[in-house]
Amino acid sequence: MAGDDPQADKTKPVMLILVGAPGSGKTTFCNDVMSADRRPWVRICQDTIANGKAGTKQQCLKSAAEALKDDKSVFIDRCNLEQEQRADFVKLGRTQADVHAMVLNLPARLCISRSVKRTGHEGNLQGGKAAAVVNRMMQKKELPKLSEGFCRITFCLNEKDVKEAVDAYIALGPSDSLPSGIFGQKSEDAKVQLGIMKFLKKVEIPKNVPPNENSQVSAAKRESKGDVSCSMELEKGCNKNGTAEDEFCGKSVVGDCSRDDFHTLAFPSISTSDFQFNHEKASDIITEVVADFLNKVDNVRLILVDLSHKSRILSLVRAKAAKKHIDSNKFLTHVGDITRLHTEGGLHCNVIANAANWRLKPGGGGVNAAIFKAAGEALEIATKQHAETLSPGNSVVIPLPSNSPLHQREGVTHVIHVLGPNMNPQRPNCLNNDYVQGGKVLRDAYTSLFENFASISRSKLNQKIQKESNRKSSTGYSDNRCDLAKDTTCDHTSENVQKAKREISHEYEKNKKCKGLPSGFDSKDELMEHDCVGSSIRSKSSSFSAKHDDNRNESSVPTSMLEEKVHTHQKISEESKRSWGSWAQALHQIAMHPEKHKDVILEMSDEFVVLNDLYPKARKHLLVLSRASGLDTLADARREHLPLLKAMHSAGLKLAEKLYTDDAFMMFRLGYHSVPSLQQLHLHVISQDFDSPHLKNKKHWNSFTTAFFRDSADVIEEIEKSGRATLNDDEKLLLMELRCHRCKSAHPNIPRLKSHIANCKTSFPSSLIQNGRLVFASMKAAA
DNA sequence: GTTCTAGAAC
DNA sequence: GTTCTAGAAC
Repeated sequence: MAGDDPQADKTKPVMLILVGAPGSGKTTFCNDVMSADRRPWVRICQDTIANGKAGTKQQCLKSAAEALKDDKSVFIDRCNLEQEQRADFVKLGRTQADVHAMVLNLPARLCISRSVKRTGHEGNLQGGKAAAVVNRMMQKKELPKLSEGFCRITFCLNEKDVKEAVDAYIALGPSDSLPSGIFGQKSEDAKVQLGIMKFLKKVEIPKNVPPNENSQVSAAKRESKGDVSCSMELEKGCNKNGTAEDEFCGKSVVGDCSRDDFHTLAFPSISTSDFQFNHEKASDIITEVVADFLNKVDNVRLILVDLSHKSRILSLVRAKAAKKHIDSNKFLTHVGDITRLHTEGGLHCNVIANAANWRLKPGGGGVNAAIFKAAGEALEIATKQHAETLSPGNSVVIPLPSNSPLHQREGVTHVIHVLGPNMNPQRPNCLNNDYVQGGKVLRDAYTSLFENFASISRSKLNQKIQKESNRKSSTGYSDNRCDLAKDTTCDHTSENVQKAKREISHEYEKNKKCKGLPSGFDSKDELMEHDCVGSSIRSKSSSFSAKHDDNRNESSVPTSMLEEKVHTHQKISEESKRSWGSWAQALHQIAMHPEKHKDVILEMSDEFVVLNDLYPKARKHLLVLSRASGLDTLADARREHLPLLKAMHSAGLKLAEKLYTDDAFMMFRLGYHSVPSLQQLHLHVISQDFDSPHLKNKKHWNSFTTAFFRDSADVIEEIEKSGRATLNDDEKLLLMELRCHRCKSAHPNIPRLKSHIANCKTSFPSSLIQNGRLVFASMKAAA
């Protein structure tokens, strides 16, 4: 079995892929190492592979595979300057070998002069032609990265470096291995190497290699027995302990994290440091919550980070994660500085968690101080914009502005502040050894953290999906649509449209006959056409009628937004399709005759149109209006409408992204009113600032902030499961007391509420964070 | 959906 | 006296 046979460990071969222009000395390098004859090496050279003549890449791959099968180490002696040229070799090698790169990044001048001088070169690249070829190749050069699947990369910039590298590989006996990481880069890259060396500090200088002043290329031998204190992912990258981990070689976190479709959260252990939470108990909770989360969510990776090799929490978690068979591709531990995961650890973690304090202030030492320091003022400002305090068991996402050093240097796009329970009597709110409560709070903290992370990840994935769907559907769009994806000024455009609409509206408001003007209802003709005087009668009761099944299970009604469960006794309605007042048909008219409303339509497809809400209840408030005939409200939606609902949802997400403005970390919700006032199914895409003069009364507020508002994601899920959406259509919902949608505080009237929400920075309730209900619109800044 | 306004609340 | 709500009309 994997890892059981120490002999097998000893013979694990190396695939060394040389990277360098003609004349850089690749062949010489191979010959020098092979001359020492300390392990069986085979040199695969494309220039000679076909019976001494130039062959194909396939032939090289075949020969390499055969050599590896015989447990021989191989040199891939071809230029390999571009990633694509190396990829197949890496793929082949990493299943059975440690894949290294040797970059002979010598000055082009030197390579050219060697090429020009040489005679009888295998590749027949001689004379004056060489200069042009070398120059061209150098231009296309892509230096190898760990993320390609290498577990070790050595850069040689001059002949001295080459000599040292040769010595390192000469010293590599059959049972030796070289440490993982990047070696030999100068200037800023030196840090990379340092970091790697730091967390691989158990390396030893191998026998037969004299100590070298350039430790970067000094060969080192890793302890062959499980070096638990080493960073797991890199350790695994080249571990010799068996095939299960061999699988992992070259497929390190580094590689996967850098892929667009993979999102990685690095997080410190919460509460186990200064807050003195019992490590044994904490490790149980971490593994439990992690396992649960990873069962639910794909395309994400979690990395628990601690500074010390001696970290007890890391070893406990590692052991428990292994016991629980948590996928080691998705959950890893790492020893290192969470603020230098990329530069020192070679890891790409787009999201990091911070063990914050309740005031969300910098300082205090530990991870919190380090992250605030590394992220600079940008994080402080962004944090203040988002939340002022945090309660234990909660977390809050802060999109990290692109001017933050942590963003620029480490590629971190979001910091999630988390607050766990405090067990330290020296600190505020100590739980006095109450591990029942403490355990709950810690579990909540991790759950909140991971859910927040997932919502970021979802947004990113949605972007991708939308890009695809845009490509597919763009041909179906009308000519007059405003392509938000292309036009960054479109925001203004749509506002202009709206402004124009308001002006039109204003004109008609002068006409006492038509006081109200529904959203998007614009031309005079249209108004007249639809009988402003009112041909149909709408009673109060009919405005709340809905043709949905009243017998649904009330227990399934989500009440997360409510302080108390509201019953539906006051529901009026039911039996027949409601009648719509003339003013209530405006959206319907637009949907049925979009060609007559080109001036308000921002975007159009066969399935829906997008327009600004004429009376926006927030800074950004748009409608994605279904064009399906007969689909008046959410109550009418059935399984057959799922493709439409999903397309509308996707359009809504796209809008949320495009509507991002620099001065606000805008968050959106996408959803439907349980009982809409206007005919024709329409999805609200509304920013959560609710900063608008049009938000005037209790009904406005409650229709967007109570369970009356049905999140699109939930609606889709419910229809998928049960064939219809749950409607929370109790009138009481709209008459409820006015409560802040963030901190849930109650306010006596709308003006007071509005002045409160203008300043409330409390993080959004976790119920909104779940299931992607809250959409982050600042991804553009983060990208 | 909005507007208007009487009268309640402060 | 002023602010705010809620019902009615559209």
